Amino acid sequence: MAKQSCCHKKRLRRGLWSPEEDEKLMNHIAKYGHGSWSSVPKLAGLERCGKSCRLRWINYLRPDLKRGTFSQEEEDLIIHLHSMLGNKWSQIASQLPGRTDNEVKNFWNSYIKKKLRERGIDPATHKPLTEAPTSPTTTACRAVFSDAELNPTPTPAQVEQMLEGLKMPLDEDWPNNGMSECYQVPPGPCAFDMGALQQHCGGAFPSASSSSTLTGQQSPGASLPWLELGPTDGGHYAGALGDELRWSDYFDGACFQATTTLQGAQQQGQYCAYDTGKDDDAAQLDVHGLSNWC
DNA sequence: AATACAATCAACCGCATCTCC
DNA sequence: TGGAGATGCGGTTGATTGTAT
Repeated sequence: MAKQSCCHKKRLRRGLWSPEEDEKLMNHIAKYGHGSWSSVPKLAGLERCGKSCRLRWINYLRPDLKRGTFSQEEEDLIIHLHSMLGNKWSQIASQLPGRTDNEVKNFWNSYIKKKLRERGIDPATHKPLTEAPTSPTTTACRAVFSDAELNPTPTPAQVEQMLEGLKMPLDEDWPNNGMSECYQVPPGPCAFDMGALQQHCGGAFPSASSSSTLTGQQSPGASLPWLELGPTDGGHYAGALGDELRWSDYFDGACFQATTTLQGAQQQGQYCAYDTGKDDDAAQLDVHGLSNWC
């Protein structure tokens, strides 16, 4: 007999969530946070397993979700990141504020894969379909970045030094979500040698000046590719957004109001937690987000 | 208008890893 | 140190919706 899931074992409800269930889960998390997911169903009065509640929250109920169609920038970034990370959907999604791994994965499988094939590119290797794969990492990168961009540069120690130079404490009133420090990346040309960082991270990191053959886009002031998705200018941007924030960050202030009432549309309010309204020209990067690359 | 097919996406499954005792 | 439970992740499924015939 086949092994059955936790929901089956406990004879719990499965399938689509009703609006009543959503409301129960929302209300519970708004009041108490999720704490231990395994205890959420019982405390919230739901006949679901904790896993199901967690998934529903992460993929659908979280107020910071962007939803709606993916922008061209997001699409380019997904392709870019996939060429380096492969099917690491959670890592890819962590660089796309308001997007879930499930959403990114679905988008990839239903749309991008097909689009790349139409362009004669193998979505798995990011190489032309006619070429046979060799070394996975190297070939994947070479299909997207030039040889020059993949050239090795400084030692890890030198890279650490560069990153150290960019480190800055977070402002007191900055909603840091547990972070104590950020890297400051000034606008304009890249503030540090991305080639070095690439080397530090195992050679698969794109240089700041790299332009994917698929994207060909770099916005001024965006020293890292995912900065393109942050606030337009002068804003604060914390990578790895989904993992860093907790429910209290949303429910404790006006941000929650903005994101829930305007959910579904792309609007400025979704970034309110990361935009202090200051006129800083520098973007702030989550240290943990950077370390994900290494 | 009815049907078939394709596309999309929410949800589930099972495995790997983490955490706690 | 090992086991159990919790959590996270990627792959897959299946219901729903959209489009073509």
